[in-house]
Amino acid sequence: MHTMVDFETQLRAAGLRVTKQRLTVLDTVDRQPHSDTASILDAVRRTLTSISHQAVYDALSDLTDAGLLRKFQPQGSAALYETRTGDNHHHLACRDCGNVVDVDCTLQEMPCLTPLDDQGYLIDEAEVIYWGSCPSCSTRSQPTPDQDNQQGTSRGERHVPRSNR
Amino acid sequence: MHTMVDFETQLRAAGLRVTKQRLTVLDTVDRQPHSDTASILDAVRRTLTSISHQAVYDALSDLTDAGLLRKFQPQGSAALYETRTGDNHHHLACRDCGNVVDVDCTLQEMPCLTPLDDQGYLIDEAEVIYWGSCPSCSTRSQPTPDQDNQQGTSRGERHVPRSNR
DNA sequence: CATGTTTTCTTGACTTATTCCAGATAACTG
DNA sequence: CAGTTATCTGGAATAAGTCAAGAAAACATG
Repeated sequence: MHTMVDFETQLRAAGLRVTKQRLTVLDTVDRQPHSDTASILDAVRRTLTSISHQAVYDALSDLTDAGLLRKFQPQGSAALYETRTGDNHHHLACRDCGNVVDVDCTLQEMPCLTPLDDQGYLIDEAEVIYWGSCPSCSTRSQPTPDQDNQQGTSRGERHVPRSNR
Repeated sequence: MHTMVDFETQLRAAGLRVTKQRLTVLDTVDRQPHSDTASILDAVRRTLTSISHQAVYDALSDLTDAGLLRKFQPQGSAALYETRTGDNHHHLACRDCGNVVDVDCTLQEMPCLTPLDDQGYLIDEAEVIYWGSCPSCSTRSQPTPDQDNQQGTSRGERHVPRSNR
C-alpha cells in the first residue's frame, strides 16, 4: 500500500513532474493491480472526470519507464499494470476468466535469471507467467463437487475471458 | 526439421483436413521460427500467391489449438509462432532488436510448473521469457570493445525494434 | 469417379488496443 | 510572477486481429 505523498516523492525522485493525472493513475493502479488500460481509464475518470485517454496512456508509459509501475501482457490480454516493482515476482493467470494473481519467485532472489545457456545474451529479467485454472473456474468445470468455496482471488471485475479460439 | 509428409500426417492425426494452405503455413513457420503473422503471410504468399490473410490467421489458430504450433507473444510484439512444441522450452528476447532465440528449460522436465504457492490454481504451463540484449546489440552499445563477433543468432530479418516508450 | 456433406477459404467490413500530432495548459525555475 | 518546458487535450490514424456470408475444396460414400 502506498500513499499519495509516497507517489509524489517517487515522481520527483524519478525526475517527473507531479501532476494530478499521474498521481491518480498511480493511486488507481495501486488499488487495483493487474488492471488493463481501459479499466484504469474508467477508474481514473471517477476522480478526474475529464482526463483524456492519451494522458492515461502517457502516464502509464512514463511511469513504467521510470520504474514506478510494472507492465506485463499475458497472451490475448491487453497490457496490465501493477505498482509492485523490482521484486521479481511472477504471475499466475487463469485461462478461463483471465484473472491474475501474484506469486513469489520459485527460487530465491533474482534466480531464474540464469538459463542453462544464455547464448551470449545479457539477461536482465526473467518474466514468468504460470497458466492454469483459478479455483472458481476449475471447480465449475471439474466434475469434482468437492470444494464449493468461491475464493476471494477473482474479483470478477473486468478481464474479458479470452476464448481460446 | 520436418517434411511436408510429416505435416500431412500430423494434420490427419489431429483430425484436421489437409490443405495446401495449412501445409504451407506449417512449412513456413518451421523454416522461420519465431515469426509473426505478417511475415508468415508474406512468406506463404511467395508459394501461394493469393492466399487470404484470414486463411493464415485461421490456420495459425487451428494449428495452435491442435498442438502442431506453439504461439507466444513477447511484450510489444505481435504473436509469434514456432513448430517446436511440447518440450517446454523457453525464450530469450532482445529488448533492442526484438530477436528471439530458444533456450532449454533451466531445470529438468516440466519443472518450473511448480511455484512456491499455487494459490489453488491448477497450473498446466509455465511460460518464461528472458529479457536482455543479444550479442550484437550489447556489443554495439557497451563501451567494452572486446568481443567483436557478430553472432549468428540475429538473422536481422523482420522484428521491428520496439521503442520502449 | 460422381455426389453430398462438411470444413476451410475468400472477401471485405469491423473492432480493439495503441500511437501520432498540433495546439492548449499546467509545473517547475529563477 | 513570468518564462520555459513538460504534460495534457482532442481528434485522427495505424496495426493486429476478428466477424460473417457465400464460394470452393476435402473427405466419405455409393
